[in-house]
Amino acid sequence: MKEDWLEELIAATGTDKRNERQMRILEAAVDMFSEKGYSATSTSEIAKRAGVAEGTIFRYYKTKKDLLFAVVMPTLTKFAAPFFVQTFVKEIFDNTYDSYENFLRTVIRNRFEFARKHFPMLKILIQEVPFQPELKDEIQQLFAKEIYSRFEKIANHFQEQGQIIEIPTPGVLRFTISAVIGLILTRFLLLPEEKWDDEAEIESTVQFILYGLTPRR
Amino acid sequence: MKEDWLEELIAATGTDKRNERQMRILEAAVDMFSEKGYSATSTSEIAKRAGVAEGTIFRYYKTKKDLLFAVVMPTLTKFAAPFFVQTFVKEIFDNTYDSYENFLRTVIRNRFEFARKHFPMLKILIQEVPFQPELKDEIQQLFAKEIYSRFEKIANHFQEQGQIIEIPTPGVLRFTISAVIGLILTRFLLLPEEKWDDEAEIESTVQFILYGLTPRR
Amino acid sequence: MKEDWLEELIAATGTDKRNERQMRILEAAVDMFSEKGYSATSTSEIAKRAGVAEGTIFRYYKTKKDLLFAVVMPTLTKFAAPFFVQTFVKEIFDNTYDSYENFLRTVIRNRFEFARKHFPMLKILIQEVPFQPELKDEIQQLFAKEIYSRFEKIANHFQEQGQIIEIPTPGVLRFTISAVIGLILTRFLLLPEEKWDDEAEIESTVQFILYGLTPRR
Amino acid sequence: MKEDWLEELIAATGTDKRNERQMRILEAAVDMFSEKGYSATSTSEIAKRAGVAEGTIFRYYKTKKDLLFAVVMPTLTKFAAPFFVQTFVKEIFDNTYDSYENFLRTVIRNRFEFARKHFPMLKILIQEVPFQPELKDEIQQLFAKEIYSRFEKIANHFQEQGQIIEIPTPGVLRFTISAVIGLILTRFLLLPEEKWDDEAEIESTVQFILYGLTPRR
DNA sequence: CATGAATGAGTGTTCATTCAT
DNA sequence: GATGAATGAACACTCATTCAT
Repeated sequence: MKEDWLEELIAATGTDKRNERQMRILEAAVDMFSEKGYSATSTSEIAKRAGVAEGTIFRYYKTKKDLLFAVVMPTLTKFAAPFFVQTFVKEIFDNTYDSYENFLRTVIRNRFEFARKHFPMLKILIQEVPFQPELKDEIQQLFAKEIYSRFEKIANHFQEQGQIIEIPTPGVLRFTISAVIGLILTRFLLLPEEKWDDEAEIESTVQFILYGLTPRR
Repeated sequence: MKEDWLEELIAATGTDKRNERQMRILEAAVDMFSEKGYSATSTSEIAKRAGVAEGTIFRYYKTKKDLLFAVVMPTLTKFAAPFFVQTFVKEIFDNTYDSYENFLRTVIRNRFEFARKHFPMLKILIQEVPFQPELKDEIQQLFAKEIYSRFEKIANHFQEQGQIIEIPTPGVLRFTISAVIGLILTRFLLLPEEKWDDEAEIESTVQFILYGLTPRR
Repeated sequence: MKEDWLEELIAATGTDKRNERQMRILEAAVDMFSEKGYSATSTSEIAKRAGVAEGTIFRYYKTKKDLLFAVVMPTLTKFAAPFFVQTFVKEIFDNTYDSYENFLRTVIRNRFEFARKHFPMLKILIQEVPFQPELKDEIQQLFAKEIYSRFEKIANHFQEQGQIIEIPTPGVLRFTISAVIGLILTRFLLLPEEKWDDEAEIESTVQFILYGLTPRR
Repeated sequence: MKEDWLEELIAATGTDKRNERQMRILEAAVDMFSEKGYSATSTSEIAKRAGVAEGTIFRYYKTKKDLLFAVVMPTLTKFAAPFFVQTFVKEIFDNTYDSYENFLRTVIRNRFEFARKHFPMLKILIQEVPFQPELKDEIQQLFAKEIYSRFEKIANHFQEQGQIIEIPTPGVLRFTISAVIGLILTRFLLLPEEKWDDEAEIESTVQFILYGLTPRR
């Protein structure tokens, strides 16, 4: 059960053909890239860990970089997925989320769990974005096209309701994301061995963002 | 003037002896590490860019990793330096900072300018922390010993005054830092080519943190 | 025919799979090590002489030292092999060797031919023993376990018969070996270009040892 | 001037003009060459051990090989020295040595002590002779010119007296030297940690050679 | 004279990639 | 398809030697 995200990953690539070898390669690549970084990981290590011949990797992925993208792109899409779902936006206007607070809480909880599950991949993503322009472009496009516009609608909705302060959407988004990423990195990367009360941390983060965005008296 | 941080760097290493070659090596290393990442940069590239023989690098730095640390450690110290200064803390109690707002504004402005000046090095630092345990340890120690305790005093001071909410200091610190790092990374890494009104962004970040930490009614 | 020992060597390693490349590497290594010494020979020279890529060497032998041992160990075993054979000892008591003289003559002739055939390897062995503790250990073990005890039996046998003097076995062994090695080194290393009557030299060496060990009147 | 070790040699025989630095270098070189072998020793190691700058070595010895010869040649000469001395030969005919036995005992004792004292250098010599043609030539010349002819006289003298067998001088020389070298290498190189009764070993070696060379009945 | 910084060719070893099997 | 042997360029690092100080 613990590796079922892999199945999702492969499913997401379009080829639902469950190729066991391919899966093992991707799995091994995620482990190694996450542990040592992309450049510092050799294809022979990945092959060994995957239990396949080195040549097999290059049958599926022409270059090492292709493998990196194959590993990373599906997760990227999945990470943004909730925002794609039409219902997601609809629910807000349908008063499923009657408040920005509820919206925040739901999204943060959701993304926090996503991070817990996919942290190795998230780590790869964060590490490699600055060095892989295609990755950066992909992310920026994803953000600009899919996430930003939806978030804007939501933000404007609550701004009109007077629930959150009237600052430009990029600011709202940045503050929100910074706080969430700050939580996630502290929790899973910087101090993973500390004892955490995740619910409490999420709640306090929600409150911090909420008050930070509260209209000033 | 644009590279004067380098002089600082070398001064910080203790060798005030201006060794031009050493400087060129460090400069080249920062450039390349920042551009391609530590693992993906070869010592021959650094040598070429520095205009020295490859052997010369190893005269000054026994291993490539030593070079990384030589590049990164002084900046780490400098980054934490403001917090070391006694007067820094004193000023707060002497009402130099009569409010958390003023304190926040001063610190953020200061660190923002530091980031602008040292961004390449900051990038290296962020990239390599997850793969260099010694680096992570150094940072954690620096935090635990030098920064956290001072910040705690300040936070408690303003908590007693009722200016900021009574939540555990680590939370206060994390929210503050997350917002600042979020600003810095967005500004210099993710969207550096955008037109930015830095003053306004800093101010809005200050306000966000401030309200986020305001005691709830 | 001149390089048939190589086949033996590889056969001795257990892999009877005739790998042509591996053979060429070993052949080249023996040539170079023998000619220039282990330290003074570079893996690139070996690769060039073997007609393979340098990387190929390291596919078969993880390190240069591994290659040295791969070259040297089988010969070591072969060198001691005659002493392992049970019949060797038996024959003496079965009066196949009715005298120490006959025994000496047989062994010296035998080892002399071995030396002629394997001299490059013998040279490597002699050169590297002082610098490779593992090699020295291996040889000492081989001596202690396999050679010494058998020789002791033989020596004691002829001592009891009054054919050779009653001095401690190590002495008998040392005198014998010194004379043989002295012959071999003079013949093949120091003055190889001289005209030699090998049979006569062997015979005179046999006689020298024999009389040197004759009981004193 | 590829033969400047000659200067060294001459200096050694005449006024010991070598300054302290030069001596420290030679001493360090002997230590290191003996310990790790010539090729495996770096000039920087020698410099460090000698407590001088690396450049200083090259002021005295143009190349590393020159240093090797400077280290080794004087010892070579010294080793052969006893044979140069006229009185050495004279004494034999003057009945100072009334027997080959006494002659043998004196020489072996003498060379044994020399070996004990200079063993590191002897080791270097033995190791490097096969790879340094100049060294081999020098030794062969030394042998041919200085040692062989004197030894021949002595050998013939005792052959005429009927004390030793009438075989060609090279054989007599080889048997004698083999036994002595065999003793020395076993004693100082192969089993140096064993407990040795040096006097007894020398004596038994003398007897072995003596009887080995005794005229056959 | 002595130094040690500087060099660039060379070291042993690893790498991503290819390709015959 | 899958393999793993083979490659040679690249890697981090060391070397003997030079030369300005």
